[in-house]
Amino acid sequence: MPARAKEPLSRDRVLAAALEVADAEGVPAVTMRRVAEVLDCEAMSLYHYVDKKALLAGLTEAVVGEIAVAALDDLPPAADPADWRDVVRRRCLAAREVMLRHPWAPPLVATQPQPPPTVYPLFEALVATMVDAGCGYELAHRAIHSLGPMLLGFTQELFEPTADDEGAASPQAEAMALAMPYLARLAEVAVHEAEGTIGLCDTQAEFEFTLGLVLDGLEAHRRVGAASAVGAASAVGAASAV
Amino acid sequence: MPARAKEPLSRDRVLAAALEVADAEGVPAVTMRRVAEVLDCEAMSLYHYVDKKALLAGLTEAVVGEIAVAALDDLPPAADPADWRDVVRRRCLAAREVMLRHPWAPPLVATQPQPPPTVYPLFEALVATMVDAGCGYELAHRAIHSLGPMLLGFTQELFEPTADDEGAASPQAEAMALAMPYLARLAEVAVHEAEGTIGLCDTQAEFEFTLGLVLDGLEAHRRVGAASAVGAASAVGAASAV
DNA sequence: TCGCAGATCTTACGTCGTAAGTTGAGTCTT
DNA sequence: AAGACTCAACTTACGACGTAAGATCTGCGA
Repeated sequence: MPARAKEPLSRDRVLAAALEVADAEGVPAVTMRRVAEVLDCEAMSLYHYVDKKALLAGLTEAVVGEIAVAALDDLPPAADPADWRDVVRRRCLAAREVMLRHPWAPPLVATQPQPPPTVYPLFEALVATMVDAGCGYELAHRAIHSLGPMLLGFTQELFEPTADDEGAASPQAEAMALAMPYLARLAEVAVHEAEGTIGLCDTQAEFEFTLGLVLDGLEAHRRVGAASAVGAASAVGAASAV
Repeated sequence: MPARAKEPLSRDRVLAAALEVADAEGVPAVTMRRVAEVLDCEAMSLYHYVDKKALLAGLTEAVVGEIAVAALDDLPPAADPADWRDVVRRRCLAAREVMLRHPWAPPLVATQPQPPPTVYPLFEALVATMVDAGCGYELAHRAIHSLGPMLLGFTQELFEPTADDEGAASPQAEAMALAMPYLARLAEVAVHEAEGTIGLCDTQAEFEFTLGLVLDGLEAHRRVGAASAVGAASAVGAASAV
């Protein structure tokens, strides 16, 4: 996709071109020369707006910004503050959808020294929802830490147990099965369960499950009381164990 | 650190050298030429054992292997199966310690197309612990998905709210504070809380808190019964809301 | 009309991964 | 013991990358 109407460059146009390249060809293809080609100019012309590091930082900024927008739009402002878990859940799922559209993004975000400022509106909204629901700032703070990785896409399919076909058991696969009986059994169960779904693991369901664990745990802490959220961890643990 | 006694090359020696470079100078410094220099040979000599992709994959394999070893060693084999949460918790914390020793590792692991096979022993141990405690394979499976990112280091300090000094408020910082009152208030609380700790956020405590949320949630599911772990999510949520 | 300032292009350098071909030290045959 | 075969290690070379330095172009106020 070379060339387009000759229009003056700008930081935004450069970043848009970079995003285009990343979506089409992956992050490694985002080179100064390749982006310049899309903009129908020379690589060195980009340096008036960004160098390579700033280009990748800007790309991160753009994706995270897209996440923030997606997570904040189209949300009924929560009729009842008590429904805070649903609001937060929907925001996290919206964030995940964006990340699934940009599969190259999570490793990129992970390499950045700082999360881009475009996350702050999202964090602000989450904290607001939780505090208004009576969570207290300490708990909201911890919640941001707990949910951050999920929002920023650090929860991807990092686990495809025995991704090969189950039929033709290679000798090494058999050796592994003998050495790790529990995992072998788990793989069997997973295969049995997976009839109907796409892959071996329904990553969407896993994501929602983990999200539910975290949200329910936070809600339990909220109930114990925001006064001493830090020290209350054991109390909650004891309560849930009854 | 150049040169050492001239000893025949091998895949292991190459990977060890790469690990050395990564620890000392970071992942970007791990180039074929730099690793060759450490081994006192030419870059092209390495290609009999690894190319660049395999080098990074091997590096990942090594770190994750180190995690697995650290998480499996030095653990009393759990006197009571009911203490499964403590066992799993200690394993996760041991994994985290390794990651803290290799801060360059998480982004590297995140870029790999597959997690290396060296994680499997760790997963096996976790599944064994949970199943023996009566969790059922479905729940153990979900647990692996929930805990995986924490074990593989995808929970790092991605959040340093207003990392700058709080005193000299820059104009843009003030503008931000006005636009995002909840975050501003949260930062105040965090600063107040942080007296005594090192940074603004006690990342170790945040990690342990999130880990506790997940483990307590899993335990709640275990109690509901492994029979229909998938459908039981709402039941658990309802229970914790009582 | 001129000249200046900022945007863009040209050229060039050092580093990267690695393809292709060469050297040299064992080892195995006869 | 001598020649042939093997394969780890080396040499050379190429294209792509990020970017420093300086030349050129363009538009606008004087």
